[in-house]
Amino acid sequence: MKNKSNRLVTISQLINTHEIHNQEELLMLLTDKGYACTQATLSRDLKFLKVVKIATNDGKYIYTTHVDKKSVKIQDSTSGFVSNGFIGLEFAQKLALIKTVPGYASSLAMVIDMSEPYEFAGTIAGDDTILIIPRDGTTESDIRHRLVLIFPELEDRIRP
Amino acid sequence: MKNKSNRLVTISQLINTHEIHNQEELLMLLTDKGYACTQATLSRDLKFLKVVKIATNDGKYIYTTHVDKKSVKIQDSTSGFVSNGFIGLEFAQKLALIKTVPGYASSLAMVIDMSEPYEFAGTIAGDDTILIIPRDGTTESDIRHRLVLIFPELEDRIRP
DNA sequence: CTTCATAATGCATAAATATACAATTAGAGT
DNA sequence: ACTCTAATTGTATATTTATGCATTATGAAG
Repeated sequence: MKNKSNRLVTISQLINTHEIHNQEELLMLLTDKGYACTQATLSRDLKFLKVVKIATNDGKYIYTTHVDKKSVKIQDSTSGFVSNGFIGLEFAQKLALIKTVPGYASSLAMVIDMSEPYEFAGTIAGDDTILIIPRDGTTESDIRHRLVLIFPELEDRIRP
Repeated sequence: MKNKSNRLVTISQLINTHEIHNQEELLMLLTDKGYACTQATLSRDLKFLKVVKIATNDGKYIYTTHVDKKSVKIQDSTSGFVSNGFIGLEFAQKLALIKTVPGYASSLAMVIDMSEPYEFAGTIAGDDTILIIPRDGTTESDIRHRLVLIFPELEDRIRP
């Protein structure tokens, strides 16, 4: 149709400027802007634009545009091996510290980072120590749980 | 359930290593791995993990993890600046964390250190994370302000 | 202008996904 | 152990999204 590309541009703009929860909402906004189409067309448009629907922190879903993750893909089968360097877990000042055999910290930290644990705002690895900065509100128990998930074989040494 | 977090980790891994077109497919893969649940649970898990379904170039949809646009845009227009590599700023436990593209943390941290910012007691750089330890009494706003002074071109991404 | 090919769209419906509700379970505290 | 609370899950279903098919529109070529 004559309007298609205009509509696509408008859809992009609407998505960048509004919290749109479903295609029906988008349809109404488009109608307000003078575009007439059906939900079926929107579905196709969103497919074309590679728009995605993502959960928000307040329990809803909104549409947004997507950027590919540039992630280093490393096989997780190594995690059992890497955890060999683990020595111990300690807590201080609301931070968690993992002691490792010298040289093992960065590889262990990488395994942790790869799982992108929600509870950790970030990790910093030295040579034989990993510093884990938990997100505010995260408890020691939360941290131990998360680490057990990543290194099941270390459960005994992570659990209090 | 004891299995939930394990399942979440497994789901993440499956999504990173397989082309999964719908929740039913994911369900089968999980079943193969020994997890038993229903589509309803998967829907909730994917919501929790902020997994998105995105159109592929061959006309299908696959699940993938999402990275926010703001976090990834590394424009060529900033390539002349040392701030290249900056991904995002976060606060946790009274500390500031700067996420960078892997390998960029130390050079960025060096720029920060060179300006000897009074508000920072010190910085520690890993591979893709810089930890900033603020002096006592420094607020989040102070930190943002200082960082804008050091990296004016990142103002938009440093300001809350 | 007519014909053909292609693209765009709507309709109806299939397919996929989300969720209200109830039941169950895990943990924390006593 | 017992109680309480919050978390987890399945069932059934509502909601949302995708698409097969038919129709219409667009544009190119004769």
